[in-house]
Amino acid sequence: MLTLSDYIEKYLKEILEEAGEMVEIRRGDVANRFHCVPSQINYVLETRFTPEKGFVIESRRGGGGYIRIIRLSNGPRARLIRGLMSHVGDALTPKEARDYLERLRESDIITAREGRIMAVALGIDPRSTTRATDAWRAAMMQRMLSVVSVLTRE
Amino acid sequence: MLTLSDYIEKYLKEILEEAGEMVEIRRGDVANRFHCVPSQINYVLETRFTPEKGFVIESRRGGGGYIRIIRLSNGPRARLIRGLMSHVGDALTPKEARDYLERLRESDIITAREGRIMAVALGIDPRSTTRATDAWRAAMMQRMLSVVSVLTRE
DNA sequence: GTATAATAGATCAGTAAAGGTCAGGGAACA
DNA sequence: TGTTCCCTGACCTTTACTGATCTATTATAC
Repeated sequence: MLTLSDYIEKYLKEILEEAGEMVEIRRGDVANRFHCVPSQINYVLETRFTPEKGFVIESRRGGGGYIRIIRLSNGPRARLIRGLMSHVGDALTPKEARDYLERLRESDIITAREGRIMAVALGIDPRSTTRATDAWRAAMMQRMLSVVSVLTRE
Repeated sequence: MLTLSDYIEKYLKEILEEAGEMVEIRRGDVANRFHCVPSQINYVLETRFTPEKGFVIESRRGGGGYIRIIRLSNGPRARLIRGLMSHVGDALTPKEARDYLERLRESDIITAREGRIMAVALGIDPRSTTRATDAWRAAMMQRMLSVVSVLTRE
């Protein structure tokens, strides 16, 4: 027995397939098509289009707003990022963070420059005034990996 | 999903590009061309042609009035970075941060990828759920600019 | 020369048009 | 009988757009 969420998921995957690696939708339109409240679209996106399942969501509010569904590549690099993401958890020590960056660099997923910038952001650069907790660092790493995953083909 | 404001922005950038570093427009004419109220032109100028993005607006009212859009020249990259750093001060709003990133990108000081990563770090990406304050954002931007400055040669 | 009419841009509050969040109700299932 | 998944709706934030009204500048009438 398929639920409404299943049908919405199917529909979104179909139009994504047609469009290629990215598709833009209007939340209200999709909600209308399936005669449900708009927030159900968020539910479907949150539960079925996660990075672990190979998707990333970006969006904008306001007039002309949109929701963008991006299919992540399934190449070795993209898979490595996803592996790291699922491994971060909710705490990340400075040493762990450094190791992650080194791994990303050696796999040619990020450049040396990008690594330096990320190090600052994670509070593991001498420049950084150390107010960063391990929990905060984990969240920051998670978000940066998410954006990097979108930028990584292969 | 482009809005009318996006089209007006594009148009203004085109005629600015054609004209060089400065272009003069009549607000009423542009409003007419896009079939909108004149104040929408102000909206576009305020949101898309800010000093942080490297533009200055001058205008005169009354008969023969005009609006002048001036693109600020960057000079050497190192100088632009120093300039931005001194302007950041100890508070940086999300909008200012976005505008700075755009200027850095337009000036080829950072790549689009680096811009996306920095946006996450600054908490101005929808991905960022944590509540970043303007003071915190300013400090983060200072540190990242400092790193970028080291990595940038002419 | 001064008053006033005409012209053009500035301002700002208000409205519309998106998407986000979160607590909670109900259904299915272990 | 609890847990997990589905779904809703009230309320919030962000961005775009409009219109009434104000201010500055120039042209013209006397």
